[in-house]
Amino acid sequence: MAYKLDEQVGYILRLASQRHALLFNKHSELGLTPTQFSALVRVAEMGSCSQNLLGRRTAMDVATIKGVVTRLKAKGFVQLNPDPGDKRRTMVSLTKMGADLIEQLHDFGKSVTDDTLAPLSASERKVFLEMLTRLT
Amino acid sequence: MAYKLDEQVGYILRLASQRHALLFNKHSELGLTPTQFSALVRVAEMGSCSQNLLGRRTAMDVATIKGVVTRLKAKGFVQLNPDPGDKRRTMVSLTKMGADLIEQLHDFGKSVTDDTLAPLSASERKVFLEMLTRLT
DNA sequence: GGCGATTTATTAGTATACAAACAAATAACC
DNA sequence: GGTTATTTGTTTGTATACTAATAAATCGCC
Repeated sequence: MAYKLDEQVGYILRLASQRHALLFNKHSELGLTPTQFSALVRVAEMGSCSQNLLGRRTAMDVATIKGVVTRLKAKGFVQLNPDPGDKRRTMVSLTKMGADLIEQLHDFGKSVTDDTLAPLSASERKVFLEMLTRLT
Repeated sequence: MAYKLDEQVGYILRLASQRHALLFNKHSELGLTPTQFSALVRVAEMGSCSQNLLGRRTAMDVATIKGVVTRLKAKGFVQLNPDPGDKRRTMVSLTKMGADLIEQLHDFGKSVTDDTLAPLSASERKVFLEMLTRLT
C-alpha cells in the first residue's frame, strides 16, 4: 500500500489544529491566543497556583508557560506574587480585570468549540471527542 | 453547564498533537521534525515544484516553508534551482540522498501513525480519521 | 543535622507558525 | 502595448513548543 501523507493522523491533526486556530482568532476581540486562553481559564479554575503547576495543568513546559504568563501579566489579566512558604515559587492569580473576563471567555470558548465541530453531528461529536481524548 | 477546558476540542487537539510529536521524535534517527518529514514526503510525491506551491500543498505559509526548505537543503535532502521559465520561482527537488531516503520515510511514517492510533481499534481508526478529516 | 536528590524558575538555542510589508516578475485585460 | 493585479519569494516581528544548562530553594532520608 502506497504511503499517502494526506491520510496520516499526524498530518491531519496539524490541519485540524490550524483550522481551529483560525476559527479561534477570527472571533477573538479579546486579543488572546488559544494558548493564553487555556492558561487563563486554568488559572480561574485553580485559583492561585505556582507557574510550574499551571504549566503542568495546561501541558506547557516551563519555558513555554513562562512566556505565556509574562504576556498575560503584560495584558493585565494575571498577577505574580512570591509564595511566602516556598521561595522558589512564583504564584499566579487572576487580577480583577482577569476575573471579570472569565465568564465571557467561557462563552467565547463554547462558540469556538461549536464552530470547530460544526462538520459533525451531535452524536458524532461525542464519539469523536471520546476517541480524540484517548489519543492524548 | 460549566465550561471545562479539558473537554474542549481545541485543547484536546493540542494534547493529541503533542503526543504524536513525542512518538514521532522518539523513533526518529533521521533527524527530521514532523514538519520537515511532511515537506520531504510531499516533494517526493510532486517531483520538482516551486517553494510556494510546496508550501500550499503542505499547509505551510511562505515564511514557514522557507525555513523548512532551508533546513532540508542544509541537511542535503533537497536542492534548489531557479525555474528557467519563471524568474520568480525557486524549484525544490530531491537530491539523490533525499530520494534514497523516501522508502525508509514511508515505513517510518506508517509506524508513527500506527503508534499514535494504538489506543483505537482498526474500525475505530477508520471512523476517527474520517471525522478528523472533516474538521480540516 | 546535614547531604544528596528533587523541584522551581530562568535563560539560550532551535524549530514551527502566522501576519504584514516589501520587491521583482508575470499574468490579465482593455 | 501598457497598466493593473496577482504571484512568488524574502524579511521582520510575535507567539508557541521543546531541549538543555544553570541556580536557588526545598525535600528525603539516613
